Amino acid sequence: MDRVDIKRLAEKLNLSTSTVSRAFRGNSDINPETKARILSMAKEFNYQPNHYASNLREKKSKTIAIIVPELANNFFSQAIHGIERVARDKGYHTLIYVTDDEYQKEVAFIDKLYNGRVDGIIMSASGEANDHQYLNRLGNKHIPLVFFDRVYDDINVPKVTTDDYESSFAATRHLIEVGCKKIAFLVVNKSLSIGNVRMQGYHDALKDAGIPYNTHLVIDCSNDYDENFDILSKALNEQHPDGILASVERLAISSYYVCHNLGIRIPDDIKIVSFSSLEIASLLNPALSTITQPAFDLGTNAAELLFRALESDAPVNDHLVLSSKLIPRTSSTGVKTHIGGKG
Amino acid sequence: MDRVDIKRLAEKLNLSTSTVSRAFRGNSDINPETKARILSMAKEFNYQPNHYASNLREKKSKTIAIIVPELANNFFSQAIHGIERVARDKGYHTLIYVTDDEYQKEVAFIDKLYNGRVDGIIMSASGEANDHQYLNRLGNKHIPLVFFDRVYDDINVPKVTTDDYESSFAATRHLIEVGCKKIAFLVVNKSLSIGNVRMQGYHDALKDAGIPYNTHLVIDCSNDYDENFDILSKALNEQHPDGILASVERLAISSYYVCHNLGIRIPDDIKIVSFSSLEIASLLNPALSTITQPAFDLGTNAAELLFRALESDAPVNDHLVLSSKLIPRTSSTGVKTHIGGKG
DNA sequence: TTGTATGCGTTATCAA
DNA sequence: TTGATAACGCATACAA
Repeated sequence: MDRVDIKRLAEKLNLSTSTVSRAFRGNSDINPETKARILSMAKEFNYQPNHYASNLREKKSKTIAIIVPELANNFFSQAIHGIERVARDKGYHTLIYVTDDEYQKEVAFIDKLYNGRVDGIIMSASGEANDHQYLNRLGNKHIPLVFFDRVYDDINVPKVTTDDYESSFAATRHLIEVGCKKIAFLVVNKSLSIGNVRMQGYHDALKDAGIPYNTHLVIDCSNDYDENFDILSKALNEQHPDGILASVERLAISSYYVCHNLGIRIPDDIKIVSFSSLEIASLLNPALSTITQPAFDLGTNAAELLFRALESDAPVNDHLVLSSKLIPRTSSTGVKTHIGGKG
Repeated sequence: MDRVDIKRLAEKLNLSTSTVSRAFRGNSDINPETKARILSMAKEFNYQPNHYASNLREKKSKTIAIIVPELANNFFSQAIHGIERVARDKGYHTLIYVTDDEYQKEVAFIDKLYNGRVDGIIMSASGEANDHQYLNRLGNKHIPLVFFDRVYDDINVPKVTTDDYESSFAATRHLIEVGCKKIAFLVVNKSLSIGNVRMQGYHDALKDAGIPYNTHLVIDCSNDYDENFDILSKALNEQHPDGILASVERLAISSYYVCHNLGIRIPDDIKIVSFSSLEIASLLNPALSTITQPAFDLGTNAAELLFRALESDAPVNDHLVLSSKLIPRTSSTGVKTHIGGKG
């Protein structure tokens, strides 16, 4: 009752191991009757082929890895959900690795995955946007890699992103249209792919509207809530912006806390728009205007690209760009939208 | 440059494969110099021992599985984060499986894991609270299992939960203290472990206060947002409760939407308290009173129990109970709390 | 300290 | 249609 393997089954059935093995593989020729006998016995003893032995033999792990900067984050948990859904449908297992936004951990994870541990990798990058030739070694090992959202531009692999530049441009223009003259841009790291592109959209929208670009209004934040609270308090006190474009959700949250704390009224004194996957943005006080990325779809698309690469010999190198949605709410419009519908 | 294995390294170094193998294992005797030579050559060729071959040989996968009902949920993503953190520190890999709250998927995942795919499993259950003897087969295979939050009472394995009964009791009493006379209890499935226990706390607190228990005030909801919107709209219209205790976060969110939609004012017309891991509960409109579970800690504790079981021969059977925190906010107190601090 | 030989559980090739 | 055998890459018992 302890360990059941193909050998034990074979003994019990007076068959060879090869015949038993055949019962579990779709293709090979085998007498339907003996196959049935084997399967029923397998069921009785709750036999499952040893995954590691199969992998070693077949050099396929039926496993993919997801590497993300963080987990407790609406965007990533939705994206992972999408990936997991596709992987499961394909009969694949999903390993998950969290870098805590530390580039070295990303490198360490990748290094460990060189050994055939996984058939493919889906990653949202933690490092800056350049110089990652080490990743090309994955290609040498024939382990496909797909990026989503946060990408390395110098790596030539399939990518799924959103129209960050356009969204950022549109959000900035929206803030200008509702009367903002001094719009701050909150960013975690300008060298990151998304930080960079989103800032460009902000920059160009200002230029387009004839508003001078002021570097003091680009606020460099961190990933730490406490630090951001201080950074933003200082920035709001010194610069007195009348609009905020937050390049990631967490910075909008911090802005809310800081404004509540300093008695700055949203949207009367300052209007806020943020990139955010928060499903309950409309329930915030005030309802937060968002640029909402299709996180789940990003995940499913990334997974599908990976499986295309896995299933075909031809190299897949698509760069898919999905559209985000700008949803103006009270925090920028001042209009108390009726929260109708079902959420 | 393609495939590097222990044999290739051995050839290049004029050594035997066993010597090369030894260089990567901590214990075995080996000349420090040759070890250094091997390691440097390994680094140059970017060699990583084949995980599947090692596993097959050692019958240890250095991998654990997490099975959860859903992913895009603050509670579970925080808990998973905790588990992943501990696993990574121990040098373990983490597989993730999402059941979408479907019991059959849970069974299917477990079945697949019988084959030695993982060394241990951490699970939050999707099924009802009884009759899961099939899980005991895992024990026969010496694959330890640890439950967190949603448990099966009839399975004798380590568990980590929160003080749900006490929290529910305290939250109900809180609602009574702020003047509620007709408190509705929102639950997804009374047969689930947590639904059951939380309802008991609610029930007993009413009894304790001399308020008659009314089955019409126990609202059976689903996992679907649209359905819940209809169920709750109907319930609020027919029963006119003046208080709500939501047993899971999602039901509080739906309640907010329904109240906004029906023009029911929170907290003037109805007061709300909810089990919730939402970090920005204080930014909602109105700020939501919560029973906040230590989700991350639940994860780390569950992982630590699993590793204890993995590392010792003695069976581990602890049931750890962590404390949740009742945080009254505007939605139940009516007091517009100053959102100070840093969030 | 190093090398030889064997087996982990599976599947593929070949022969029967 | 079935069986014997070798090999996947690694780690250990044992011999040298």
